[in-house]
Amino acid sequence: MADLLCGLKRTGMCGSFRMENVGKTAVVFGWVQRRRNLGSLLFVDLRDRSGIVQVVFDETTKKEVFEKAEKLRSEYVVAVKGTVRERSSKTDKIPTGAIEIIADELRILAEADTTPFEINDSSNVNDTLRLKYRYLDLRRPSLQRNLLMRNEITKATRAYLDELGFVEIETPMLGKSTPEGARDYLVPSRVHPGEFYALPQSPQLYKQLLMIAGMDRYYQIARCFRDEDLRANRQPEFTQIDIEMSFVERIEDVIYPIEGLIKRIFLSTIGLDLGEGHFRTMTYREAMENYGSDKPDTRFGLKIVNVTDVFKDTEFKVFKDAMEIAVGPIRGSVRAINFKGGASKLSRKELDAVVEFAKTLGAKGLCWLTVSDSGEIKSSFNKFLTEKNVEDLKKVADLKNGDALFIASDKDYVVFNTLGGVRLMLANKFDLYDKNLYDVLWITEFPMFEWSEEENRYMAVHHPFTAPMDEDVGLCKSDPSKARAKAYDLVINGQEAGGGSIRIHSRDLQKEMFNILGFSDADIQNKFGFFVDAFNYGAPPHGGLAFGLDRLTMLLTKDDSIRDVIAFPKVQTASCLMSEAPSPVDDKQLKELQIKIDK
RNA sequence: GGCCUGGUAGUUCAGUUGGUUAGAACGCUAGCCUGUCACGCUGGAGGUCAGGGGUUCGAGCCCCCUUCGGGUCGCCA
Repeated sequence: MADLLCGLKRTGMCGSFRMENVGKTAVVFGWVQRRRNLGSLLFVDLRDRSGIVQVVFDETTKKEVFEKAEKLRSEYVVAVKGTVRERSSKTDKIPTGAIEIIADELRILAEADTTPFEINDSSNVNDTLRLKYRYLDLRRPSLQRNLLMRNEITKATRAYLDELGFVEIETPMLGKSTPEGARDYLVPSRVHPGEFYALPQSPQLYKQLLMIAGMDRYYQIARCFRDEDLRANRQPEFTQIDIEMSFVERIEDVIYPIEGLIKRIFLSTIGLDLGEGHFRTMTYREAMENYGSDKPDTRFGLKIVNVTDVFKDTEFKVFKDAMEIAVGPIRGSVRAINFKGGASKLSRKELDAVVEFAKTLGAKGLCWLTVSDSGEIKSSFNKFLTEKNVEDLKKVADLKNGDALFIASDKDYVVFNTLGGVRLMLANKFDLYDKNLYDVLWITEFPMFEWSEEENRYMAVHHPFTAPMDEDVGLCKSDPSKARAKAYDLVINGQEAGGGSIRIHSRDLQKEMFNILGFSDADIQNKFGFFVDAFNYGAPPHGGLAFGLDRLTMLLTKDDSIRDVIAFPKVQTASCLMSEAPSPVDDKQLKELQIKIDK
């Protein structure tokens, strides 16, 4: 039978005791991490969120307390009253290692069964078990640290944005389904049988309406939902730091003040000063052409070079075909990355593995060419490789002895995706960058539209409310593929940490945008009627952005699974192993909703 | 939806060419022990080899199906 607290008041968290507390009476609460029974002397490591403190039970001075302590087992919850004293043998393994608490009183507040796995960071337990007993997993110091880190981020965010006059406003969870974009999570309406709410993919429309409502500056730590397949950095529900501000027109009006938020977060969480100046910016085009990605990891080189001209007279059909591609605005090219010194690092088998990897990225193949240290050239397309090609590659791609060149040829976007992926793979495999660096930059000048081969029409790259760059307004109609948007993404270490745009606030331009995207007036009214109507009543120029709180936390904790920064995450099949959600519901519930399951 | 990968004591793993009673470490448990801190020492318990089917004289191991995880492509305006 467990003891009661009986009004016992905690004097400090376990991890807080230091030499200056010696001689003081202490009351601590916590979980038994470990016990070491030496016969008539018993040590207990007591753990709470703050750390561990050693409690000593001495048979010779307090026999009845000692005997009670002998019953303690791992993860029992206890209260200990005693005196802080200096340890006779200190340890620097824990911050409280110079002191201990000699117990006068012990209350066992809860007993505990043997846990399914040991509660410590060194035990490497499989995810299934960890997630089933998530509340035990969360007792581990590393996960506690992550949740506390997350709290520091939101605290810093609220403090910073408050200073800048931003107002935190909640927007609805039950909203209208918008079939554009990600798949919605739907919630059936009981009052309106056959009709559904959608959980928000983001508060985008609401935050723009708040600008029209005159709230001027808004933010929200907003939960978002997307019913798409999961990844290591993607959960079906995730959190955005969502921001919108009025009376902004240039991208600098948004990104400059928001840089301060990122600097504040880095400083208050990991103590890293990102410096005085503005973050680096890189255009989308520059990012794609050099790094093959709109979220380039620029901690290392391995840049992509265009070698189309080198092979303009080639007989190699693979290259020739690529150069002739012209589908809508889509063109083809031949491009390469030069892995300096790679020739000796990559065996024939490894070269083939790179080619296979490229195929998983959508490439039909990947050519390679190596130059040994003595200048001997090998390549996967030897038959077609001329001496002139090699000479040109030396100039264009800086090809030197010892290098390994990977060459992709296809539609531009396939080439970029392939070489961008190969670039990351090589950098990871060969440790080409410092993992302790933080590389922060903005990507700007995204295209407004993207040609969809399946639908044979233009699609919005960002979303249809994004404003075009002032000088490109005309292009939206005349040559949509060349029109650039007032959109920006913040990229940290090759991860998209956040993004946003200046929005369209002119109803005429908005209408034109919908027309380019192929929406009929009826479509617009049906999907976004309430939203476009609002623009008839005085919309201020506005813009904003959103950061992925989970990804931001991952970057700061250096975890590579998003599950490690969310208290109760879901697994790859979007289910929760702990609560077993989702689950079937009673027939009564279905009947109320007038839903029949067709299975 | 596709591809890759994994499931063996409570946990992490080993398990030879398919061949005797499936092992180790940690944990758990009992006893001894006054300065441990991954305490130590001695003993003990603990297995539906994910589930089902097949091949075989014989299956943890080979084959098929199912199931539950992980990674990834598609998808994520």
